[in-house]
Amino acid sequence: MPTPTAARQQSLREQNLALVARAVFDAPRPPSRAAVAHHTGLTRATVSSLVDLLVRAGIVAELAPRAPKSAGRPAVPLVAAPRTIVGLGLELNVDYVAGRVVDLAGTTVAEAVQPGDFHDTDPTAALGLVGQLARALVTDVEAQGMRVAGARLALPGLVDVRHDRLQVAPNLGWSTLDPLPLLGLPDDVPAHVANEANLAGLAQLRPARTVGTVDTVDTAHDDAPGPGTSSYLYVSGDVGIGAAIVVDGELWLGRHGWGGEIGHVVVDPAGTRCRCGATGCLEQSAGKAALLRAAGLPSSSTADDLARAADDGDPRALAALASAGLALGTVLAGTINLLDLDTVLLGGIYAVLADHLVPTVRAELDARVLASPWAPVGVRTAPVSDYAATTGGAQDVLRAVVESPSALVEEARA
Amino acid sequence: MPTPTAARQQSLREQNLALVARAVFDAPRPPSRAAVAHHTGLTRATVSSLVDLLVRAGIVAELAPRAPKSAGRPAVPLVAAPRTIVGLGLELNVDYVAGRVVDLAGTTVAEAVQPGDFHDTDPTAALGLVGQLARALVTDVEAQGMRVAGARLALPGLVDVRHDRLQVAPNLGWSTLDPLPLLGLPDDVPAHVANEANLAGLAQLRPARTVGTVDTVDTAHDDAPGPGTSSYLYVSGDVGIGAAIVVDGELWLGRHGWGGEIGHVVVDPAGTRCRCGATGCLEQSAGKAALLRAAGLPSSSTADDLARAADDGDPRALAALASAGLALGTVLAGTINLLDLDTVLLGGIYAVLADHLVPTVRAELDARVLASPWAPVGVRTAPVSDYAATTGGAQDVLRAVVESPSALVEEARA
DNA sequence: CCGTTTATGTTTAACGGAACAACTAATAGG
DNA sequence: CCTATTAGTTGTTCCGTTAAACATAAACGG
Repeated sequence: MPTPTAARQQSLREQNLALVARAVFDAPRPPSRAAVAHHTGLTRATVSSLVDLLVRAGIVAELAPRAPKSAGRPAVPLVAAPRTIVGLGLELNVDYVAGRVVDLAGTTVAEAVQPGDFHDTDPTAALGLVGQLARALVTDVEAQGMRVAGARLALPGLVDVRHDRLQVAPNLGWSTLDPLPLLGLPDDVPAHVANEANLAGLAQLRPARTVGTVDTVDTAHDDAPGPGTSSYLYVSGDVGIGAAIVVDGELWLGRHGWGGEIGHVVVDPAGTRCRCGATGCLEQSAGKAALLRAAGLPSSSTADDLARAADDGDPRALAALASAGLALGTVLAGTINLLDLDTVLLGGIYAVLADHLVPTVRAELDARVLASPWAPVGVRTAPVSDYAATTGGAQDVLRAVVESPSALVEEARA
Repeated sequence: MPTPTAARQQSLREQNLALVARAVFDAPRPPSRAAVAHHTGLTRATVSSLVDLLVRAGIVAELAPRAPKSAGRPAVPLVAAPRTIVGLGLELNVDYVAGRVVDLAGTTVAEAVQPGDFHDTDPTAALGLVGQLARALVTDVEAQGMRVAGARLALPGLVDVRHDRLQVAPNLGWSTLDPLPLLGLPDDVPAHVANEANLAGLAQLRPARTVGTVDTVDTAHDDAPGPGTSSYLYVSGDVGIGAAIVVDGELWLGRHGWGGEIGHVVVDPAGTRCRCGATGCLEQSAGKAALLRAAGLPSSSTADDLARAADDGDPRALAALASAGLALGTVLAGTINLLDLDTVLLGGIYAVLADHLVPTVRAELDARVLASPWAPVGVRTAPVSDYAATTGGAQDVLRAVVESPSALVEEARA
C-alpha cells in the first residue's frame, strides 16, 4: 500500500535512486551508467549523479573496467555493493534456531544454526538464545566493517506485522507475545517479526547467486523463477503448512500479516479435528504428521525417510503421498481460482517429496483450475530450501534499503 | 503494480493532482483549499495552483461560500464536479443488458436496462444490443454537455483484462471472443472488459450518495463500508458465484484478471460434477440452481421466492439455505485464511437471502478462520445491489480519471 | 464604528532536481 | 594520425514545490 502523501522534489530523488538501484541489482550482468540510463529512461547525466550518491552510500560499487571489445570509451561496470550493507534474517522454529547475514549482492556472509527442541519451552529462554546468536553474528560482521541495516525474526505462527506481535504458534505452544524486546538486539538494528513461510517464500524471489563467505563465480540456478515470474504461490510443508503469496515481487500480507495460512483451508469438512479447533484442515491431510502416520512410519521420521520408502515402492508410503498430493492439489486449485497466479513453488518437506507429489498436484490443478486451458499453472520445486526464512528475512531488510535509499544516502553525505 | 519508471518533475504534478482530487472526493464534507492543504501536507499555495487546474479540467467544482460561523475569511467549499466528466458502465448478463452513467460526484445521471434471455444466443447480436443501448446513453449525456471518459463492459465469465478478451462464459455459452469491436462505441470513449463480479465488488467501495437525475440531499447508507474498510471480499451469488477481492480500494485482478473465481473452489471433492468439468465446486452447493433444487422450487423461481418460502418456515427451503450457508462459509473461511481480509460483503441473491445465510456463514467463519479470535470477520449485506456491475464499471472509469488527471488537465489548458 | 484578530487564499522569490546540450574521455578501426 | 563511436561530466534551463509576505473577508471587542 503506497501511502498517498505529498510528493516533493525529494520524492523524485527517492524514487529515482530506487529505480537506479533496482536497475543495477536486477541486471543480468553489471551494467554501465549509460546502460542504466537507457534502461530507466533517465538521462545519462541524472544517472551519473544518482549512481555517485549510491556509491558513496555503499549501495552500489564500481568494478574495474572490462577489456573493451567494441569501439568507444570503455564502460565502468556497476554492481550491488558487496559486504557493505547487510540484512540479518533470524528464525526460531520447532527444532532449531538460525541466523543468516546476507549482503546486497545476495551473498551469505555469515550464518549460524543451533538445533534444539523448542516445543512447549519458555519463550524468554528460546528467544534469548536467538538474541545471543544474532548478537554474535552482528558483532562478527560489524568487525569486518559491514553495517547491519535491520533484522527480521521469522516465527512459525500467526504474526501481527503491524505490532510485531506473535498471536499464536501452535507448534511451539506459544501465544500472545512481543518477541523483539527479548532478543536484546542493538538499538541501531531495526527489527521486525514475520511469518516463517512468508519470509521463506520471499527468499525464492532471488535465489542466492553465491553462497559461502568467499566470492565465487555466479552459479545461476536452473530451476530458479527467472525474472518475469516474480508472482507465485510458495507452499511450505512441515509440521504445519504455510504459504506465501508473492505478487510482482511483493509479499501479500493482508490486513494484519496473517495471510497465507493455507494449512487451515478446509479439504474435507467432515475430516479429523485439527489443533486449530476446526475440522478437516489441509494440515490434517498433508501435514508432516499426517503423512508419516498414513505411511506407517514413526512420527520421528524425516521427509527423507518417507521419500526413500516411496522410492523403494512401499505401497503405504505411495498411498500416503497420493492422498496428500490430492488434498494439496485441491486446495491449491481453489487458491489459484481465487488469485489467478500462474506458478506454485513447493518448499519444505514438499521439496523433498516433489517427485512423488508433483504429478498428482499438477493433475488436480489442470482439472480444477477454471483458467488452466488458457494458462496452465506451473508447479515446481522451490529453489531455496535450507533455512529459507532466514534468507528471506535478510532479503526483506535489503529490499527496504533499496526501496528507500535516501536515508543511507543522506547519512553518507553528512 | 506501480510501473517503475523514471520520475520527472511532471510526475510530481500528476501525483499531487491525484492526491488533491482524492482529498476533495473522499472528504466527509466539501473541504476548503486550506483544509485540503492541511490534510495532504502540501502548502496552501501548491493546493491553490492544483485546484485551479482541476477546476479548469472539470474534475473539481467550487460551491458558493457558506455563511461563515467563525472568524476569518470564509472558505470556498470544493466538491467533485457534478455532470462534467462521467463514466459509462455496461453489463451483459444472462437475463438482461444494462448501462449506467455516473458522474464524479457518484450520481447516476442516466441509465437503461433491457431484459432478455441471452443464454446460448449469438454474441454479435447480444453485444450489438449493448452497443445500441450504450450509444444512446452516450449521445444523451453528451447532449447535456457531459464528457464520457470511458466505458467498462462487465461480462459473467473469465475475462482477460490484458487483452480485453472473453475466454469463456459458461452461463452464456460463449467462448473466446473479442467483445469490444462488436459494441461500436465512439473512438473517443476508451473501453475495457472486466468480470461482472469484480466490477460489482468495486461498486461497494463508494455506495452512491445520490440516485436519480436530480441532485438531492445526501442519503448516506448505514450499512455502507465506511472509510477504513476499503478492503473486503465481495461475494455475488447468482447462476454462478463470483467474487471480488478489494484491497485498499483496489481490485485484485491476478495475472490475467481471472481472480475471484470463488464459485469453482472445491467444497467436496466427491461432490457432483460442475459445468467447468471438475467436481464439488461451490457453485454446485450454493449456486442459484442448486439452492432452488434443494429447496424443491422450480428452476424458474427467484431468490425472493426462496426467501419467502424460508420466511414461511418451509423446511426444505430452510435446509437448502443451511446447507448452502455451510458450504459458502467453509469456502469463505479458507479464503480469509489465505488473504487475511476482515470483511465479507454478500451480494446478488445472497443479499436477498442474507437473513437466512448470515448466521451460518458467520458461525463457520468463527470456527474455521485461524485468526478470528483476534480479529473477527465481519459479514454484511452488500450496500449496492441492483446492476451493481454497471455502477462499478462507471466508477472504475472515474477512478482512472482521478488517479491520473493530467491528461484531462493538459487538454483543458490547450 | 473602527481597529484587532483570525483564517483563507494569492503572489513572489528561492531552491531542488531532472532535462538538455555541449563537452571531454577513451577506445577501435582504418 | 584521423575519424567514428560510446561513456561519462559540466553548465544551463526549465519546472514544480516551499516559504514567507501579502491581500481578503469575515467575527470580535471596545
